[in-house]
Amino acid sequence: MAKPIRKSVSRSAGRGRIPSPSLRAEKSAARREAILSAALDEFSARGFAAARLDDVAKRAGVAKGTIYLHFRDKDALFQEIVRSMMGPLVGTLEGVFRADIPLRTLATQVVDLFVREVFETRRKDIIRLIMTEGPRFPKLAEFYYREVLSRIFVGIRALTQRGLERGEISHEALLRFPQLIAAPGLVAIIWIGLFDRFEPLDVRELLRAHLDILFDDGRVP
Amino acid sequence: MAKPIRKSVSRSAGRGRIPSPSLRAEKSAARREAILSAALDEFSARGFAAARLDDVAKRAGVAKGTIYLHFRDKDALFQEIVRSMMGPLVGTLEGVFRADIPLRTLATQVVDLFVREVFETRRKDIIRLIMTEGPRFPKLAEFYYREVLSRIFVGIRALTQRGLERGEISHEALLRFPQLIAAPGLVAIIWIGLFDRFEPLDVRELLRAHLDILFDDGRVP
Amino acid sequence: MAKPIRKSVSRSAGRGRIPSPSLRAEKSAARREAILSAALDEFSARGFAAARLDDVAKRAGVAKGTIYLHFRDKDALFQEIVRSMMGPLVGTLEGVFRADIPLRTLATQVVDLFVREVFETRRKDIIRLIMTEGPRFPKLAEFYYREVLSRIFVGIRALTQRGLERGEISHEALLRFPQLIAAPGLVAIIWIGLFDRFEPLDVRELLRAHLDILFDDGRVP
Amino acid sequence: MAKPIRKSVSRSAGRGRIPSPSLRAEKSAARREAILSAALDEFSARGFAAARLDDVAKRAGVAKGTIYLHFRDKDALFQEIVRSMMGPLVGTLEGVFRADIPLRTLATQVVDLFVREVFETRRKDIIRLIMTEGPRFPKLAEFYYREVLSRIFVGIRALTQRGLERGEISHEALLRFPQLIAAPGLVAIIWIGLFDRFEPLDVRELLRAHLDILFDDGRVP
DNA sequence: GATGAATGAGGGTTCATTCAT
DNA sequence: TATGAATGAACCCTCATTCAT
Repeated sequence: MAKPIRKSVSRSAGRGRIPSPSLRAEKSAARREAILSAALDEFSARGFAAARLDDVAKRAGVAKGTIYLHFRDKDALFQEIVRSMMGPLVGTLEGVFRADIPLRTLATQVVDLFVREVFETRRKDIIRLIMTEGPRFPKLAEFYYREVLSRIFVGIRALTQRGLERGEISHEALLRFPQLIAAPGLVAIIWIGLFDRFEPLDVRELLRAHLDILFDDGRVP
Repeated sequence: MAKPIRKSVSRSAGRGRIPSPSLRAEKSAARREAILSAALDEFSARGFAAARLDDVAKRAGVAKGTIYLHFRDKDALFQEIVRSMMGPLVGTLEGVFRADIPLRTLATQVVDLFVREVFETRRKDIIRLIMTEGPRFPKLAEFYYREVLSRIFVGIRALTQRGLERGEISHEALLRFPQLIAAPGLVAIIWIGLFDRFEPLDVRELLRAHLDILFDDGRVP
Repeated sequence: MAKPIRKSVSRSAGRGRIPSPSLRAEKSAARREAILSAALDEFSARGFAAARLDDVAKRAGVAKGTIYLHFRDKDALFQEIVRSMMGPLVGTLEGVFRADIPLRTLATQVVDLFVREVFETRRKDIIRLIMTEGPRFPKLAEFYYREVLSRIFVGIRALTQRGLERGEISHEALLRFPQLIAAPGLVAIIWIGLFDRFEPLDVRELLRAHLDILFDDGRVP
Repeated sequence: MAKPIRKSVSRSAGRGRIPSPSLRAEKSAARREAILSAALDEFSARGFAAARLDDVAKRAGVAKGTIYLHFRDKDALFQEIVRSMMGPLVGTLEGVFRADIPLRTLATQVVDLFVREVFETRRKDIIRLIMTEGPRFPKLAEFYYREVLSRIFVGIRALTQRGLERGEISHEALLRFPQLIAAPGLVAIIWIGLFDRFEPLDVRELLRAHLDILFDDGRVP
């Protein structure tokens, strides 16, 4: 008798509301997130091959076997990190791209968004991991190209086109090489990871300087 | 000195021919080069952690133990690859930087040099490896920063300064962020490795377009 | 006793219907049988060590934990398969042995019984499992010897004795080695499992030929 | 100086003869044999799936990794045991089969050979393993059928044919079912492994009694 | 020096068993 | 009772490193 009572107590935990539809599922989802998060940390710190699932489990506060309840294997875990954390960003970015405001303003907003949502979060680590491990994960590279890069490039090209038409920007080559627009962002990620201790880099300033060049502002007379 | 002598003595003992005293040293140096080359291939293809010294040895045509006659361990081998292959390039680059020709011409030469000496050689793989494995090799990153990057940046800054003074270039920000000049080159290396099969990239054209932007050429009216 | 009552109370609490008091027990027994059956399949297909309780549960349509409500552990489950499926056969066989009919006729009936009740059922898989896994399950081997083999051998020896006395059979050695009588049956089980695809074996014919030899029939003149 | 001397001493170990052509190869072959022998012990004792390569290595006096220098994996090790130990026996047996002596004499020799070369050696364990693990190793079963069984059966059938023609034997069914001739040998192997402690079996006597029946000797009048 | 067999620590993965729900 | 997520010990296999030859 004590048992069922204890159970229902622990379930609805003193609240007058309906018991959580599935405490189990909630905890399971939380574990899954913890594993993803821990794995990102470990993969970032040591690289995919050198990261130990033992450490991932320890960091996530679960047993090693638990990882395999949520992910088929180490590869799948890695790919899922990228999928789950980069996917949402694209939608946000596409939303920003759609705003009908002056290109210069929009570009500055994108820079801020990049700094805030990528640089100051662990997404920068994911991007670094993609650059780092991509060659060994063709499917991951494909996913990233298809779901992230190509969609961002579509947006960039559309904006560039609009900017050219409206006279807000003057370099046609940017239509062919949207990489030129994104390059400093990626290089900043690399720089921070490798050389920041020797020569710190102010990423926001770097990106703004890049905009100045693209928009042909801030020139010496 | 004692070493080679002792060797040749023990080798030619009793025979009438005098082996070239450096024959041993030559063969040894050749082996060393073969190992470095093979290791670069393997590290590039699989990443540092996943590369097997067994494969390196096989590819180099030596026994596994021989690697340890030339390099303390796997780490040292990796670091030596970077050291031995990137060092020479800097001198060449510094030479080009020193030429007193119009900046635009010089920049174009540097682009060509980059394409020829980096992109079309295995140096691009080394640069990729530095980006890829650097975080796990602080000493390597430091070497690369000190011996390669900082020296190149000194040159770039000097040229930028000169260009600004002579009115050949107009963005002062480039003095603070030489990364902006180099960024497309690095991004090209990454792109080729990850996404070229989805969307091929003409690196030379990309870099020239970049120069157009930096020098403010090729604008629509 | 308290247990089922408490259960049915908690289950039908507040409803007007009185559940059959044995409904629970019936379902439980059915589950137990399902688990035994599924386990036999899995053990037969993969061997004891390689069989997974996960698969057993799946095949039985129960959860993994349910297995442990019926069997202490994997070992107990295995032993129970043998106990529950081989026990009944012995009684049947002993009944046949008791029939006072010509030995040749009786032997033919036993062959048919063996083919029908062992070879064409999963009992042949159990016998195979005993041969296969017996060395690792001393208690099982003991059970099988005590409850099955020795009782069958008692019957065989009695029949042999009778046959010798009545002149129906002439090899006294069969008294000392009843194994000689059973051997082809066992070998047939092994053969079917291992070599049937290379050289199919007609088990009934094999056993009948064996009887011909034992009874000294079917000789060339 | 001490080194080379010590080496050559240990190599030719005080003998005046040429040094062993390859001490390395010898030791390697010895290790391989040790591993095969240890693996047979472990597989016999625990079954293939439950045997641990760790234990095999320990028993063989080598490191775990050494096993993998000689065998691709656990499966290959197992298959090699069978191949290397059963192969030679067939040749011997075929030799005996070819002897042109009275069938009864030859059969008795075969029984003795079986007892001596199979029953009193670890070959009986291998045969048990084949029966035990065969279903999970189709290739092994095929090898065994092709290289061992079918060749033995060819011999048995030839002898049976000859025996029938010469009136040494009178059961034609043995041509169709050579299994009937071999059955007691296999059953003996099974019996010893499972039930010998309850009811010891004199294998030689069993097999001789079997011959009496086949040759229709030893009958009560 | 050169070899490559041998080593053994280490890591990914599996799966019997437990236990909170 | 029944469930199935969670556990963690165990095991196969790899590979950097050593060392006798």
